[in-house]
Amino acid sequence: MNIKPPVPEETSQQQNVPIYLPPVLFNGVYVIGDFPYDGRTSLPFANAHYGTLKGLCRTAKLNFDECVQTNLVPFFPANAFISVEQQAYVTQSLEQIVETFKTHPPKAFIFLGRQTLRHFKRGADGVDSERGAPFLWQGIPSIATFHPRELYSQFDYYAVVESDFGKAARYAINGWTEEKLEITYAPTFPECVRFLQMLIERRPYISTDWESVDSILGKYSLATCIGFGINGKKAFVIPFVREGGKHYFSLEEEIVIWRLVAKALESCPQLGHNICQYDHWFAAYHCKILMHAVDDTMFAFWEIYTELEKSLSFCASIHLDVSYWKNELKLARSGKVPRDREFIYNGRDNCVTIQVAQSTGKEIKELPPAVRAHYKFNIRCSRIFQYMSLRGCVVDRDKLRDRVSKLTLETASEAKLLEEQAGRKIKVTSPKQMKEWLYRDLRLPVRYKPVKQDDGSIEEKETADFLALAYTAREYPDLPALMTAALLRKKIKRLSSLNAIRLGPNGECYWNFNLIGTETGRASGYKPYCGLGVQPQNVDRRDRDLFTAGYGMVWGKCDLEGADAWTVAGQLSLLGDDTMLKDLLSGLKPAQILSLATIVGEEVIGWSQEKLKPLLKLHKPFLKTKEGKQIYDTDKSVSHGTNYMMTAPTMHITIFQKSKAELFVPIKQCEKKRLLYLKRYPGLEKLYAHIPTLINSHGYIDCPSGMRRVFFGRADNHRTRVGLSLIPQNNTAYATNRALHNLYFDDYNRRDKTTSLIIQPMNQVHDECDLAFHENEIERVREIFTKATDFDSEVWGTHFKIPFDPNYGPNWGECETGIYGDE
DNA sequence: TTAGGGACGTA
DNA sequence: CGTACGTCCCTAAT
Repeated sequence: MNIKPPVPEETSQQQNVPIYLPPVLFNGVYVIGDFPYDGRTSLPFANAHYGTLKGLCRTAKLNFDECVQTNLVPFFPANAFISVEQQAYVTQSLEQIVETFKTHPPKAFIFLGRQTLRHFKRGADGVDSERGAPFLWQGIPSIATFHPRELYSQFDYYAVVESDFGKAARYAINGWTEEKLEITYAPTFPECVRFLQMLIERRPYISTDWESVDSILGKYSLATCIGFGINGKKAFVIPFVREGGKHYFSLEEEIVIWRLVAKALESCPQLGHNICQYDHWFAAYHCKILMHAVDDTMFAFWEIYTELEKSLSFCASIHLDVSYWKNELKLARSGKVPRDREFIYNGRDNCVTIQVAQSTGKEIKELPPAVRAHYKFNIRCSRIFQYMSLRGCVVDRDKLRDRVSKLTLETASEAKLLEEQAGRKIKVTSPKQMKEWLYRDLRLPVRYKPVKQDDGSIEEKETADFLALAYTAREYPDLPALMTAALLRKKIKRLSSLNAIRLGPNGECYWNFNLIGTETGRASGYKPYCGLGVQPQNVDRRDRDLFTAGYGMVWGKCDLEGADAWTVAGQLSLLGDDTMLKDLLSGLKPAQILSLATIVGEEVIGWSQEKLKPLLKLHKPFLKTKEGKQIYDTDKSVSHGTNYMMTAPTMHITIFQKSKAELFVPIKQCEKKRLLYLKRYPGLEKLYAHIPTLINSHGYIDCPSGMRRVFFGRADNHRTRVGLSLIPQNNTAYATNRALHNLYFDDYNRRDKTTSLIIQPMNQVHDECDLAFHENEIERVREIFTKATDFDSEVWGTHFKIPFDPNYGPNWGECETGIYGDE
């Protein structure tokens, strides 16, 4: 059921004081909101809102009681929305604010809330985009930010709003004026030549930025300009288009310019925002230019605050005092402002990037040296990911066609079967139709699932997902249609993923990555910008056999073995429990020990490694039987889940779900196993307690890679789980990237120590490296791989070496030959 | 035509 | 109340 919070009644204006004037001292700051807390308050800001603002002001060294306080509307409007009819109140309020200037001359304004900014800044993009960017209202410096009401549901922004208040306090004392930038955006041909030749000769450290548009002719992009930032105030932009889409230069001129641009981009060390990924890819893919990108403000900003937004305007809103400029590009392209405003915009981007770099650089220097080391490491790693993006792989088109037709036939016949079993047609891909069929037509008991809301709360929602169907099918064995529908929908999803694959003429398949795409330090994968390829990290296992290395090479699939478990073992060691580490060092996987306890008896859970080793050898063949495999799968889920504080009911659910409803392990049994696991590794419960202590004492966790995760969310139970998964995820990603790093940068993997790679990286899937090499070079590959993976990991003072399990074969899905030979 | 959600794939 | 992601389809709003 959907229970909405009671909406306070709309009240008359007279009940509220529309404006609060500080009785004695006035600090020059006006705090202006949209409307008051509720209908009963007699002050512009009351109760929790007052408390939050008081705190925000205190951090900014302001006394909230010394601020002028008011709202646009003096009462709580219906539906918490200021309607057009209420515009009169807003006008009145604005007049009153200006009137107050006489007694209380303003030095800075703070505007609070999503409904407020547009009344003070014409054509504003909204607080989500423009918060933290200073502007003038009535000639006075102003900052828009979120309202305490909005902070309540988006608590992550608290620190950001704090920063905004800090800015306003600063402007109230020092004032604010926009820094003038010196941007050359309409250069002549000789000016361009002279500028580019200067870059080529002196090779200065500059910022660069492309602007591009998608071509209407197909899936490729065209550069509209390229800009060069000389310093934080000066930029030079070379435009390629004029009003109406015509070329800016003549063909002959443009050819000269492009040659010089290529040379400059390949020689000058460059800085940019996401330059190491987007610009570098754009230049390489479309222009065959390999940019010499050495610093990236997006990487640097992420290194300081992994949880925050990464856009340049957001970085600027935190670090700088520049006004909002991101709407300029849209305006220039839609024709609302002259076309060349796009080039000014680009020049501004370049200057701001340099300013952000200076500011983030300073901030990183104040952090432990490991943070900067990780930044540098990631900058280097970005080249590998760019290499993998450009290399891609080759999909076996014939096999793909066969797979698609096979699945098409299967889905058609299963759909027919479903129609017979259900006695009607059901579109399984429509959640709406599915729910209607289950809960209205068949009147089956409605199933719910918890869905996370934006504010972090959880709402139970009606669902017809696989789990709901599978549980219902268990309860109603006379309704075979349920399981048919559930499996059919999965198959259709798989088929449509395959149908969505677009490839190059010879099956070329590409992918893109964002090395800093997550809050934990993992990379995220995307379908490529060029459209030809797939998201590399969520390809269905059963279809991985379609992907080949191409060019006569074999596919090498190299997994880290139990990387998460090794990391958890390191954490437990510091907390005085080294059992997991000893188990792993003896070749005993925690899940295997749980299985032995199931097979032999609970008492073995306390046994030493020496006693368990022969026992495992004895029972290993059984664990490979169907019955044994079910036990082992269960124990893998329990051990993995318990590491991350999962509860027994969820383990039961995931086991049921993962096995496609074939493995139903009662909750009680999961709980028994969970407790058994905790009995062997008592340090885990210490870890559950230690993680929140760690976060609460500093507000952050430093990871093995050097990455620092600052926590902005509420200090709730959820945070503990986030913290528990953080270090294993981070360390696994780090180890995988280190292997790729060694392969890419060390001489032993280069022919003649120059350009050509012997083992070519193709893909990374969190704890898996995918590599291409020639099978006839397997001995050399073995040597190289041994060297590349020979490094120590360190977690909380414990050192260990995570083993790799390297295999190869004709394609991604069939890597069954050990690189070191079998066994 | 586009955004948001539901469902489902990966680690 | 494991965590971290991206993509496909459908639906409702524009």
